[in-house]
Amino acid sequence: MNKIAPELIAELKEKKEPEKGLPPLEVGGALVMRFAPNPNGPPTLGSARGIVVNSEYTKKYKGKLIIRFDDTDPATKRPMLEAYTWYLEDCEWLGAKPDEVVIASDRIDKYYEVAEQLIKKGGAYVCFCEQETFKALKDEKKACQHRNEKPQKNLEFWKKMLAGEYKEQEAVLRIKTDIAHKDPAIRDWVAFRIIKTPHPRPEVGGKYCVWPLLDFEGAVEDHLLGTTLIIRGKDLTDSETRQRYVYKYMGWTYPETMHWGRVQIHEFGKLSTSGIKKAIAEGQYSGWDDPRLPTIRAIKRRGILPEALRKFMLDLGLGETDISLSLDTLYAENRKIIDPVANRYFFVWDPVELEVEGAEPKIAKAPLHPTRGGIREIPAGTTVLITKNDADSLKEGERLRLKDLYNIEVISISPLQVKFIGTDMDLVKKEKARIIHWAPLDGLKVRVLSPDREFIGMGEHGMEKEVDKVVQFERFGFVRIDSVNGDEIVAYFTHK
RNA sequence: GCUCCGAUAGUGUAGCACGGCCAAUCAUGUCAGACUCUCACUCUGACGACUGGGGUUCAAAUCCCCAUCGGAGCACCA
Repeated sequence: MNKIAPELIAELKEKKEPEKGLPPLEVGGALVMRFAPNPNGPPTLGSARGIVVNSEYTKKYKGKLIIRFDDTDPATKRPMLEAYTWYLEDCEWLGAKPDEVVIASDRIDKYYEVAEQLIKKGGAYVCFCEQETFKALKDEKKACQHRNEKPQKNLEFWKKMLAGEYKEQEAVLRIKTDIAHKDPAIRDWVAFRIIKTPHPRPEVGGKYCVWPLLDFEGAVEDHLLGTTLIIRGKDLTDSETRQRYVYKYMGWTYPETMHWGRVQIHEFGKLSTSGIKKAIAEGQYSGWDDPRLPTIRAIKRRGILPEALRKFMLDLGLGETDISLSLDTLYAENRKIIDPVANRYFFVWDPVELEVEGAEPKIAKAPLHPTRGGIREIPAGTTVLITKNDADSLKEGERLRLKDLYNIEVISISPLQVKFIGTDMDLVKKEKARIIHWAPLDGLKVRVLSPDREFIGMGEHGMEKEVDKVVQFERFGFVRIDSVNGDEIVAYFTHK
């Protein structure tokens, strides 16, 4: 068979193992994609999906990846200056360095030009209706009095808008669509509104008082940037219908589009950027990289590797269904990468002193890693520390082993008394004795920050050399050594 | 109210464009066991799904209709 029709075999194999993750794309010419966040906070796990998927496609099809900051709302969703840098940092960390960076607030004049052309073509008009008035008319498929104004007149109004002659709320520029469109979401939408709050970027500041809305800014940018494929959340599906009016007036070609559903993560629930911002200000979180937050910065700090996060996001595919997922899969992905390389250490949380009768001081020799080799030496006195959990579970007469050290027998529970009974591994092999871990009395103070709680305890020496690395605290879980302050180690819990 | 969209195991996904090879893929999870001086890793096994009802057809997860459930938009937010 192999000789007669090797291509059939190849085809069979291909069918057996379909490409995981993203569906293949039919790319005609060059592929240009963009990721377009509003930098009003740092990138989150949700942003990561956009960054990863866009970058994966542009990598795969040798396309161009653009990051475009849609920062055209200086008031309601006001951009944060630091966030521009954070996005670029996090993109790079995720292996998605953009080929081009565009900031919308730098390009307002370009949007004005298009607006002017649209007005001249009769595709846009200045509307002075109050919001409620317009909505009432719109719901009845009725045009307002401003809709039929001559382009010449509209141009005049527009210039006045730009000159700052109107107050906020007084006038907007609307795109003329179909006032009787069966979908009310499409009828004559707002393209520009007046905002007198200065933009946070010093380069822009109070330069403009007329700002485009996302649908307009995005429409113009996607044309200017030559975007060929847009992938975005399904909350923006209607944007396409709206934006197509602009494209039609201008004679442009609309990009291909794909949409995905909303992602909710069990561990984080519903957290909005503005909600988090408030909570940080109130001191509920230590900052944007607090381990309880779903930001990329926090995930990074906790020791999740970018490869794991990429794989996790890619495996979600591109469904339009809303998904609700747990981070377990991400952790499993990360563990696969980390387990073979992470060194092992003892860390005793909620420590309890254990004096071992009849023991001699000894230097324990434990493997740095169960299969990779390497030895760590831990000097143990006659008193060691064990975790309260283990201490509480001891039974009178129980014989057990302190890992990599020696065997003990419990004489009494209260007061807790144990005695040395040898070093023979047979105790474990034959009696199936429990093995518990321990820490030396003169170890390092360790604080572990996890999303649920903070662990304080003692760890063995050596881990202070692992700053910024992920290690495993045996019988505890993986942890990223974050910093060393004097004799105290701060670690972030990664996962079990 | 109007308009769109979606529905495969606990979770996420493959299969659906071109119906049969699907008593349905892979991953994660849970449980059990093996290995192991960690409750980690690895290995083995088990568990577990086509939302419901009609229709078309020799044949439906796949095509059509209805119902149900879920989501999104109808902002001078992104």
